[in-house]
Parts: sequence; structure tokens; C-alpha cells
Amino acid sequence: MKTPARRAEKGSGNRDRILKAAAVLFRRQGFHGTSTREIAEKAGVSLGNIYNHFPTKEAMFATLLKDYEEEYFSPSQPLHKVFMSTDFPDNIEALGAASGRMVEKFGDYMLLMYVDVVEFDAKHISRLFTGMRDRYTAVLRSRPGPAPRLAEGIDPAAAMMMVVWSFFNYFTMERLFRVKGLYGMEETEVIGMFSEVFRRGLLPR
Amino acid sequence: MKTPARRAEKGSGNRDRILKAAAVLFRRQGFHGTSTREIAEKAGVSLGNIYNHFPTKEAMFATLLKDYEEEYFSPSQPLHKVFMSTDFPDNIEALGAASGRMVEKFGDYMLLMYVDVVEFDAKHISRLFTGMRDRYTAVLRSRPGPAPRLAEGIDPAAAMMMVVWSFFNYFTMERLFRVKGLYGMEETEVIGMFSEVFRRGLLPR
DNA sequence: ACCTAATGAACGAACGATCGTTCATTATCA
DNA sequence: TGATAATGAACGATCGTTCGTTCATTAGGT
Repeated sequence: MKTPARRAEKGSGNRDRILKAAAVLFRRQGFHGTSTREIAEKAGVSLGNIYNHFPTKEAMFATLLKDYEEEYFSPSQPLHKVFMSTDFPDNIEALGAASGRMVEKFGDYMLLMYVDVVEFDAKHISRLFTGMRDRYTAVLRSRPGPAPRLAEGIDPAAAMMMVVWSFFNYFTMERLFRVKGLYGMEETEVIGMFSEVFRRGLLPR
Repeated sequence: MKTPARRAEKGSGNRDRILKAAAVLFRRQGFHGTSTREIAEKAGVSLGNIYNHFPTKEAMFATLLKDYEEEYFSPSQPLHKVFMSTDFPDNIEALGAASGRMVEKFGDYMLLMYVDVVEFDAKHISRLFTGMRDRYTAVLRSRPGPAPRLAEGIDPAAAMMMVVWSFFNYFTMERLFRVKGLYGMEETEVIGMFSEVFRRGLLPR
């Protein structure tokens, strides 16, 4: 007989430890590849206790995505700050660096998104991606200062989306496939090259 | 009592039917979310018979990835043809269209890649992404005609990779998250906009 | 041309392990 | 004391795999 873990060690800190453990396991092994017993063990908590905090295993997963989403869209995040402060498209490097920091910070979140896509047909997160373009439009409108000056016929929201997604994709690929130097360059070089291409294009001038 | 499936109906066609069924289920439910019984039922084959063709469930998965890989890198695929024929960077639209066709054709493959990332830590496919830059360099060298003429300081292989990956990412996202019109435009418009940006850049001229 | 032995695909019951979840019980705090 | 957090045994279901068996086909000897 083991003495139960301290009750009031830190509020209901066990809930957080369960979530933390679940996040790590889900992103490394997927949802169906992770058992509740593994989660309990990693969290240092009994199996049954999990069900005092979450009704089902899927509820744990959904809670994780919700918590991450809330933090991700917080105005204090690097990317949002750059959205507000940068004079797009003059400082694309800043967008690239911020994207890198976001992927670093929320890489686990993004991996859980892929888990959702693979094992739940994206049912928990697909709504995030509807109206994405409108959200970029809103960001640009809410930003102080004049509208971005771009080449004729280029929509600012679409352009910004293209830039940010390219950076996200680059950093995510490096993380997903565990390949250092996909482009055979350092990250800062890649950011520089991307930025140059986005600003001036590929054609000789 | 069921009559056994005809033996010599078509060689050992059941192996292919098992693989086909497994591909559909794995990409829709993930590896651990799919049971061998489901695969057997969908393939119209007995449970035990699966193990006459594959030693383990994971071997099925690995076989799928290998078969897809072989077909994907076949010279007859749309993207490879464009690699050989297009005067990069003048015909970026063709790269975009070919990327779209590749994602359409190999979308299942790409989803299985994500399954591998999520549930196997990318162990079956990570090798594909090491030396990616070198492979682009090789493609450009093996291509007939003069080297691409780009803006100063831009490496052709890295540039081509950036373009192709951007298109792939766009088409994959639309497929993964089942969102029609991520950019609020038709696909051809997106290809056009991307191409314009890649050629001339975002800044006004 | 016939008989026979060998082959391997096909079947579904069965195995042991593990799954998500429930439950009765105990410990801890307000 | 009452409420809640914690425990781990237990439950029924399902998992991947193995097993003994059937059977159509084929190869080889005569």
C-alpha cells in the first residue's frame, strides 16, 4: 500500500501534471499510441485519478488543444507583436524570426494539430483554418499606421499569409522530420534568403 | 459458411487489396487507430490471411511507404517532367500546377508521412529529407539547357526548393485541414499570385 | 496420362496482453 | 463531518498475433 500523493501539494497541480505528461506522450506517440496508464505513470499519478480530472482520454486531448490555442493567440506572443509593430513588407526578417520563435514555443501544439489531423480527421482544429484569410485582413486593419505598400495587384493579407506560412512551414519541417539544415544553410541564412526573395523576387534586376 | 475467395482470381491480388485497404484506413485513422480486423474486413480477406502476406502490421505500413516512394520518384510524374522541361524561374506557374497535381496524386502518401511523423517519430521517412538540398542541386545540374538566371546571391537549388515547397505546403494544407480556399481565392489565382511574388517580389516597382 | 506429395493462400477460433473506463475504498483538507 | 482527491484492483472489450486446419493448385515420378 502506497501513501497517496500529497493532496494539496499545489492546488490541483496534478491536473496540470497529467496534461503535461499527456502532451509529451501524445505528440511523440500519437493519441491511440498512448495509453492512459502511460500518462498516469509519467504524471506520477494513479490511473484512476485521471478520471477525477477528465471524463475521457479524448477530453484530455481536446483540453490540451484548447489551452494551447488560447496561449497561442495571446497578444503577448512574438508573432502578434511583430504583426502590430512591423512595417510589412519592409521587415520580413522579423516575421521570419518571430515565426521561428513561435514554432519553437508552440512546436508541441503544432504536432498535436497533426495528431488531430491524422487520428481525428482534424475535427478539433479544422475550424481554426476557416476564415484564415479574413483573420489576416483583420490583423492588418487593426494595425496602426498606413496600409502596406505592395506591388500592384498583390493583396496585403494574402501576401502576409504567404510569407508567414512559408516561414512556419520551413521551421515546422525542420522540427517534424528532425532534419537540421533542410536547405543546407543556417536558419538565419534561410530567413535572409526567403526575405530577399519575398521582397525583390527571383528574377535578375 | 463463406466460400473462400478464389485463389487464382488474379495472381496474389489479395496482397494488393490488403495494401489498398490499409492505406485508406491508415491515412484516415492513423496506424494505432486502425486494427488488423478492420483492414481484413475492408480488404474482403480473413484476419489470418493478412499474416500470410505480411509478418506484422508495421510491415504493412512500411511496405506502403516504400511503394509510394518508388512511384513518387518515378520520372513519369508531373513534377519531375516540369523539373526537366521548365525554364526556371520563368515558368513558376508550371511548377505550381505540377505541385498541385502531385499533391492530388500523392495526397495519401503525404498523409501517411504525417502518420509516420506522429506515430513513429518519422523513422520510416526521415531519411527522405536528409540531403534534400543536394537532390535539388542534382536535378538542376541534370537538366538540359543553361543554368537558371536569378537575382544575384540567390542559389538556384535553394530557390527552386523554396518555390516547390511553398506550393506543396499550400496544397497540402488545403487537403489536410479540408478547407476550401485557405487564401480566399481559387487555386489558379493562388498559383498566379505566388508566381508573381516569387518572380518580382512584394515591393512596389 | 495418372497418382501423389508438396505448396502456400485462405480461414476463423483462440491466446495472452493491453486497452479505456468503472468502482469501492482510503486519505486529506475545509 | 462532508466533500473531494487519490488509489489500484477489476471489468469487459479489443488488440496484434498465432495456430491448426482446409483446399485449390502445381511439380514430379511412374
